[in-house]
Amino acid sequence: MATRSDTPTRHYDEKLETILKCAAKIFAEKGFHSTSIRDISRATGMSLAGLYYYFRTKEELLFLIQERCILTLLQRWETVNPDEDARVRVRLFAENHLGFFLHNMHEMKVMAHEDESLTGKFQEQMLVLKRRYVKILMDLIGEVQGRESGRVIDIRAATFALFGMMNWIYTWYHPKRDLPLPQLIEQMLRIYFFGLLKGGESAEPWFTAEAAERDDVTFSLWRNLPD
Amino acid sequence: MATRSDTPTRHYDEKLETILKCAAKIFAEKGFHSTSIRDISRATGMSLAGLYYYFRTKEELLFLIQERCILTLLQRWETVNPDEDARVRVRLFAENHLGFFLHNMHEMKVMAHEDESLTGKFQEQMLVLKRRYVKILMDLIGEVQGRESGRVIDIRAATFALFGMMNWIYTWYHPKRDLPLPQLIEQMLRIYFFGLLKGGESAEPWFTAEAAERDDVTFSLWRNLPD
Amino acid sequence: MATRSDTPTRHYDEKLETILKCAAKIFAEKGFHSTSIRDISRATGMSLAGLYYYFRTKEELLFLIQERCILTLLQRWETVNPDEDARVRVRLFAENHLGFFLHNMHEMKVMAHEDESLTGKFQEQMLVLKRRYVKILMDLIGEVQGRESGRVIDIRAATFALFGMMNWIYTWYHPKRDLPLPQLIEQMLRIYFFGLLKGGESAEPWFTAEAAERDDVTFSLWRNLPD
Amino acid sequence: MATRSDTPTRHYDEKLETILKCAAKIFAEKGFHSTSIRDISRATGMSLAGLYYYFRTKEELLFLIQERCILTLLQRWETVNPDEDARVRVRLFAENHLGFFLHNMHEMKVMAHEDESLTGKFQEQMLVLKRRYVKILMDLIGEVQGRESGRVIDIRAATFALFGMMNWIYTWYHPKRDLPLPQLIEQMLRIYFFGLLKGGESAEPWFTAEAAERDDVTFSLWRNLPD
DNA sequence: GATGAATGAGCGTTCATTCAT
DNA sequence: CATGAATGAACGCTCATTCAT
Repeated sequence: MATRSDTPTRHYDEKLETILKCAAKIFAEKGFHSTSIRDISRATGMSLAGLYYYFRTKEELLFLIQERCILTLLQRWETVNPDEDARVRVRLFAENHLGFFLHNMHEMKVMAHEDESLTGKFQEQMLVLKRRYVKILMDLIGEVQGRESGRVIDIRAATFALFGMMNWIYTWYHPKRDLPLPQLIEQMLRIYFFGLLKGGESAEPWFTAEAAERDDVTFSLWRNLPD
Repeated sequence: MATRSDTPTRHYDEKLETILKCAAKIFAEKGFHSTSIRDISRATGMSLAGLYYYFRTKEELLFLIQERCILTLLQRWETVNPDEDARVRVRLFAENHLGFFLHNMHEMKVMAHEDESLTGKFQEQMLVLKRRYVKILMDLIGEVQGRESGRVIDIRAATFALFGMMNWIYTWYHPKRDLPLPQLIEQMLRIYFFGLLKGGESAEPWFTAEAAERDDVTFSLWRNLPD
Repeated sequence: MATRSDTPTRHYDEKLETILKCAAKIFAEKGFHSTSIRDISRATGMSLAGLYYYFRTKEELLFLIQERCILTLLQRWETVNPDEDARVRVRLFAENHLGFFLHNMHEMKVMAHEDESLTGKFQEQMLVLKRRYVKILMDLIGEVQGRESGRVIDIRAATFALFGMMNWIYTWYHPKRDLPLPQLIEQMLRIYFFGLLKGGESAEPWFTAEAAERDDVTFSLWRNLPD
Repeated sequence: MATRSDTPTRHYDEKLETILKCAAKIFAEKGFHSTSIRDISRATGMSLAGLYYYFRTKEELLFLIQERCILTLLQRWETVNPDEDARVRVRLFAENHLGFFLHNMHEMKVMAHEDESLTGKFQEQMLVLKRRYVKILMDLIGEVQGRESGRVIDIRAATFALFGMMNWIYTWYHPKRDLPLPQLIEQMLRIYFFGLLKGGESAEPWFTAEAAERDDVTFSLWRNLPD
C-alpha cells in the first residue's frame, strides 16, 4: 500500500484511462454504433458488467472520450502568447490542432466522425466546447482578414475550409506512406495561407522564422492524450 | 438506353428512385447503423417485407446510394473538355463536385460519412470507383504543380486538402446562413489557389474569365440526382 | 381459406387471445416483475421476438390484460336493471364481481395484485376505468345508506370493506377445499349485509327471493373472459 | 435476554433497525422485485457491500421485515385476557391487527403484498407463523359461531372476509382523507359484526362498553414497530 | 409485387452478490 | 465494520431478414 494521500482514486483513474484509450481505438475502427460494449469488454479484458463501474452508458463513454480531446486542445491553446502576430497565431492554432490530431488519431477521428452520435445533454455540452474552440480560430481569421484586402473572403467559409483540410486527414493519412508530421503541417499551412499556386515559393519571414526554431520536440507533447 | 415509354421495369425504377432518395435522407440524418429498415418502411409508406423486393440487404441499399452518386460524378466529368488549361480543369472539377454536393447534400453526406460502413464486395467496388475519381483530381494537381515552382508541394496532401475543404461542408453549411452556392465555390477555390492572404485580391484572367460566362444555370443540372 | 370478410384479423386476434390468457396465468403465479418475456415465450411456444408483434412492451401486455378485465366487468354491469332495489343492486354488483373473479382468477389476481405495476399513461388509463367501477358501488352503498339508519357508516370505508372482502379471495381460495361459487357469494353477502352475528339467520325476502331464481347457469357466462 | 446496556450487538441492532425500516418503506413503495439493493444503499447512505453485513440475501431482508411484523402481532396478542367473551376477543384481535397495520403501514403492506415473494425455507417459516396467526382468529370466529344460529356461516370464509376487509386497507386508505384510526376500526367491526344494514344502529352493550374504556392511547403502543 | 407474421442473434443495461482490503 | 471494484447471469427489447400467401 503506497502513501495514503495519492492512492484512493489512483487505481480508478488508471483503469478509466485504459478503457478510454481502448474504446477510442475501437470506435475509430468500427464506428460508435457498430461497436458493442462486448467488443470493449473483450478488448480491455474486463467483464461486461465491470465496465459499467466506469461509465453509466455507452454514450457517456463516447462523451468522455470527446470531452477529454477538446479540453486538452483548449487547455493547450491557453499557453500561446496572445501578443503574437495574428497570422502566426493561426499557424500555431493549426500546429496545435494537427499535432494533437496526428498523435491521437483514434480520439480525433472519433471526435470528427462521431460528432452526431451524441444526443441530449451530452450533445449540448460538447456543442458548447466545440463552439468555443471554433470561435478561437474564427476570430483569428477575422483578425487576419481585417488587415488584408477588401474583406472579400467570408470568415465562416474560410474557417471551416481550414478545419475541413485538417479534419479530413483521418480519411486518407497513412504514416508510412505520407509526409511526416512536421512537413504535413507545413504543406497544409502553405496551401491555406498562400494557395496551391504560390505556396511552393512562399518564404515570407513571419512564416518561416518561427517554425525554424521549433522542431519535432514540440509535438512530443502530444504523444499521449493525458499529458 | 431503351425507349423510355413502355419498359416493364418502369414502375420498378420509379419506386426504387423513391426508396433511394428516402433512404439517403434518413441515412444522412441518423446515420447508417442507427437507421433501421423499419425507419425506411415508415418513411416510404411501404411494408417492411415489401422493401426487400428492391434490395437484398440493408448494406446493398447503402451501396446503391453511394454508387449512383459517384457514377453521376464520373459521368458528368466526361463532358469536360480535356484541352482546357489544367488550372481551369481543377476549377471545373471542384465546381462539378461542389455543385453536385450542394444539390444532393443527403447523398453526399452519406457518401462522405458512411464510407466505412460498406464491407466486402461492396466496399471493394466503391473503392475502385472512388480511386478512379480521386485519381482524376490528383493527376490534375500534378499537372498544375509540374508547371509551377520547384515541386515543393506534396501531391497527395494537396489533393486531399482540397477534398477535405469540400467534403467537410456537410458538417457546417446552412443554406440560410451561409453564402449561396456560386459564391461558396468561388471562395473555396480562391483560398485553395491563391491562399487566404492573397485570395482576396486575386483576379487572374484564367480564373475569372471562364467563370463569368457561367451562371447558376450550370448548377441546375444537379438539382436532382437522377437527371 | 374462409370467407374473405372475417379473416384479416382473425388469426391475429386468436393468437393475441392465447398470449393474454397465458401471460395472465404466469403473471398470477410468479408476479409481473418476476415474469420474464422469455417465460411467456416458453409458455406460449412462440419465439421471444415474435411476441413483440402483439404488444410493444411488457407493461403494455399487463395493461391489455387488466383493461380487458375491467372493460368486461363494466360492460356486464350495463345489463343490470337500474330500477331494482338498491340493496338488490349491491347484491347483483357483488355477484357480477365475484362471479367474474372466480371464473377468471388469474386475470383478477393480476388486476388486484399488479395494480401498481403500471406506470405513466397505462396507469392513468386504468385509474380512470377503476374509478368508474368503484364509483358504481360507492353510489349504490350511498343509496342504501341514505335510506337506513342515521348515516353512521362512512361510505368510502363501507365500499372498500366490500371490495376488500371480495378481492382478498385470491390469497386464500382453493376451489377444492372451499365453498363452491354460489355459496361463497351467499356467505360474503350475508356477512356484509347482516353481519357475522345475524348473518346466519337472515332470510329477508328481498335477499332470498331473487337468488332463488338464479342458479349456477348465471355464472357460466363468466367462464371465459371474452364472451 | 441480556442486560440491555452494553452488549456488543447494540450498534448492530440499531443499524439493522434503520435498514429494516428503510427497506420496508421502499419495498412498500416500489415493490420487492422492483427494488434493488442499490436503492436501499442509496436510501440508507450505506455502501452496497456494507449492507451485506446485516443480511445474507435480499430475500432474507424481506423475511426479516415480515417476521418482525408477525412476531410483534403474535406477541401483542398474548397480552389479551382469554377469559373475555369471544365476540370481545374478536374485536380485540381486529383492534390489534388494524392498530398495528395503520401505525406500520409500510411493513404491513410488505407483509400483505409480498406474501409470495418469499421462497424456500423463508416461505415455509413465514407460513408457519401466519398459519398460527390466522388460526387464532379462525378459532375465535368458530367460538362465536358455535354459540349463534345453526352454523350457517362457513368459518374459513368468515375469517378471511375479515382479513380481507382489513388487509385491503393499504390499497385505498389516506390518513388525510379518510376516517381517523379509532373510527375506522369501529366502522369495520360494525359492518363485520352487524352488517351494513344494521351496523348503523347497533349499540349492543358488549360491543360499546369495552371500547369506551379505551382510547387512542392504546394505539400509541404501535407507533413504532420495535417497541 | 406486396405483406403479415415470425425468428435467431445480439444489443445496452441492471441485478444480486462477492471479495480483497 | 465497511467499502471499492468486480462479475455471471439475466433482462427487456430491437434488428435485419425470411417466407407463405
